[in-house]
Amino acid sequence: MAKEITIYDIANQLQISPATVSRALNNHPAINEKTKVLVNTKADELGYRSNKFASNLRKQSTSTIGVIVPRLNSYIMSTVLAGMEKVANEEGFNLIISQSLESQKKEIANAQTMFNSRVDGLLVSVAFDTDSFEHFQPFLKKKIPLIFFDRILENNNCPSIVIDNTKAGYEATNHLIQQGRSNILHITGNLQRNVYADRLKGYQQALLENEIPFQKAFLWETALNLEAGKEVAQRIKAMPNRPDALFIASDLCAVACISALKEMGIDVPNDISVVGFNNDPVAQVIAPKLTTIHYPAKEMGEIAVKSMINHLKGTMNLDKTNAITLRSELIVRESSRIIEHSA
Amino acid sequence: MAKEITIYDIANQLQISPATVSRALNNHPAINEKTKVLVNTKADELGYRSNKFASNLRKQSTSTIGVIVPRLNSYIMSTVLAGMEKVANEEGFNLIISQSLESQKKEIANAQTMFNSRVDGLLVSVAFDTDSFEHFQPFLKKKIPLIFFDRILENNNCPSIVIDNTKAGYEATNHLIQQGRSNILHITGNLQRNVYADRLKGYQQALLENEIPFQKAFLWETALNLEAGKEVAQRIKAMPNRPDALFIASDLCAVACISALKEMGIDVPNDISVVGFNNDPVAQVIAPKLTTIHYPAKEMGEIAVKSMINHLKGTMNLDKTNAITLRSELIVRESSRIIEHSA
DNA sequence: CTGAAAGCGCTTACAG
DNA sequence: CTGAAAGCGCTTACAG
Repeated sequence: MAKEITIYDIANQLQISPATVSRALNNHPAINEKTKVLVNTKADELGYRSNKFASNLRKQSTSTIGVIVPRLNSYIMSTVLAGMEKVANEEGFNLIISQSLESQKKEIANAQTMFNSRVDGLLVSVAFDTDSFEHFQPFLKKKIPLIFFDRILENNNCPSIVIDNTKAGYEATNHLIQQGRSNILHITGNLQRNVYADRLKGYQQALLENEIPFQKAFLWETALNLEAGKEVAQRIKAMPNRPDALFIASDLCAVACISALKEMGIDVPNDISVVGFNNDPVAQVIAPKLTTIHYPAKEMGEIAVKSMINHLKGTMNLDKTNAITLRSELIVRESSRIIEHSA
Repeated sequence: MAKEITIYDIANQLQISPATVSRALNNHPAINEKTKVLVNTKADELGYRSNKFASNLRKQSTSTIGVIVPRLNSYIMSTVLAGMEKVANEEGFNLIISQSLESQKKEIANAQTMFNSRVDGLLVSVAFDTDSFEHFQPFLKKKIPLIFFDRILENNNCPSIVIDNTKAGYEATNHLIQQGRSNILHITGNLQRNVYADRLKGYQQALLENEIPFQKAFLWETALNLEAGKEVAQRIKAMPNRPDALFIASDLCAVACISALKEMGIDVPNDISVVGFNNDPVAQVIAPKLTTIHYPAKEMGEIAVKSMINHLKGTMNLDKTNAITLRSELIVRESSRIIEHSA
């Protein structure tokens, strides 16, 4: 078991050349079917496993796709990655995953590592504070395909895979207005990022259409995490004129906020209605259940990897593709359904 | 930019041999410091990047660690992976991650892929239904180190990284008993898995010490997910003699169960107290806040990779290590604090 | 401290 | 349909 079997061992035993063995193993069209069967049988018999390093070295490609995400341990990102892994695994590609921890500095280091690891392609969702495309230039120069997903960087000719955040933001806000709300506070993340900027656009558009003036004081930029949710509740409590609704761009933050509001004796949805974002499982297990936007995270991961592999294989050229937009959906639950008081 | 720089280019420009360049780049002790500086400066100047495939092919090692988890998108696993990625990244190792989706069959295929990718080491948390060690034998035969974490397979001489699940189960149950509970239902996962079997042991031990008889009817094996939590609530509602407490081996399941119980008009903690497991962020944002066991997921990931790398580098030999046990902790919150009714 | 040379295991242009 | 040969870019035992 100690010695590794190579194509030379197979060639020797079969009295054919290593070249033929290599071709047979790779299902080359010019090779006789009988030879292929012979070679594959012998390979199995000897316990042969292809040496990817020799093959990569020779072919100058790696069958590896790099992925950089802000963090691994968020509902959205771990679900996107689950989708990515599924497709990559099926297609015989490996994934190298790294996280920027929301810091451009670490993202730059990660991009560097991916470059040195010679990934065949790179999938990126950028950090909160990324404001430069510089660290991705080496990939373009080497014609290594680069696809952005979810949090994208614009104006760089790279395809992106996203949902229509503007539409989703519009639907969330419009829903609240339809429920009779007009003082709608919008809690969001770093507005440099498309996902948050676009949701804000949708929010503003819905206000405009309903002739509700947009107030800067009703737009709060936060870290959008659990702690931020609690702080938001504190700040709301201290307001002389409280909002009657919240549109929060992340479920976990929304849920933390609702929990804190309830502790303060503020009723959701009757005093304040809330709409979140993502359709995190947590949205279904709190009371009241959270109205939210369903985010197709798993599908996004699957499509990102599938597109990358098709592009690498030449099945589908991405050079002219600007964006692939997936469908999101408003899911109405109790947190925004105002109960009419009769009698 | 098209052509890749190699050590030969550096050697030519500096009029030294490629062997010296290679040694200088790898900081070989026998090389003159001045030469090292010269080589490194030139390498930077030319934009040299080492070719890992050539290097791996030659060295017969990969600086890659394989990870197989049941699923990527659970709080615990994505947090473990975040810890793993952090350390691997710092140490210059790559991670290849794949998920078994709780199926032994897929786990076998993944192990195969890892083997063919020639990972230097493998970290595994097994699927619900894994009942064989067969698919890991090839690694042992090739002396590729294998470490289990969280969900481990026993009796195979591989080191494991775990928490003391028995102790945690004991503490959770004992806490409920201290609160005056005695009809404690235990909701768990597949008992073939150490994590669930051990928590059950702890549960039984606490009952025994407090002279409460263990009843098989009070032990429910479920998928431990959100849906299972809802079903558990339904089943409890239908019971003629309801339990006065639940010890549920996963927070997400516990939270879904509490949510459903509340909808049925059953009060938590007064009618039924609940203790979960993991300290998922969701535990803090529901009402009542969930008492749970804090699981050191990030630390587990960090230690797993760190141990693997130290072993590979020869800094620390794992052959004699049986298990590394991390500290877990009971966190008491409202879901198990019974409010005394005065007057 | 440095160099010459072999070899890691594959793939593929060229030839037949 | 098959083979001989070169070469991908590195590392290291051996020699000096």
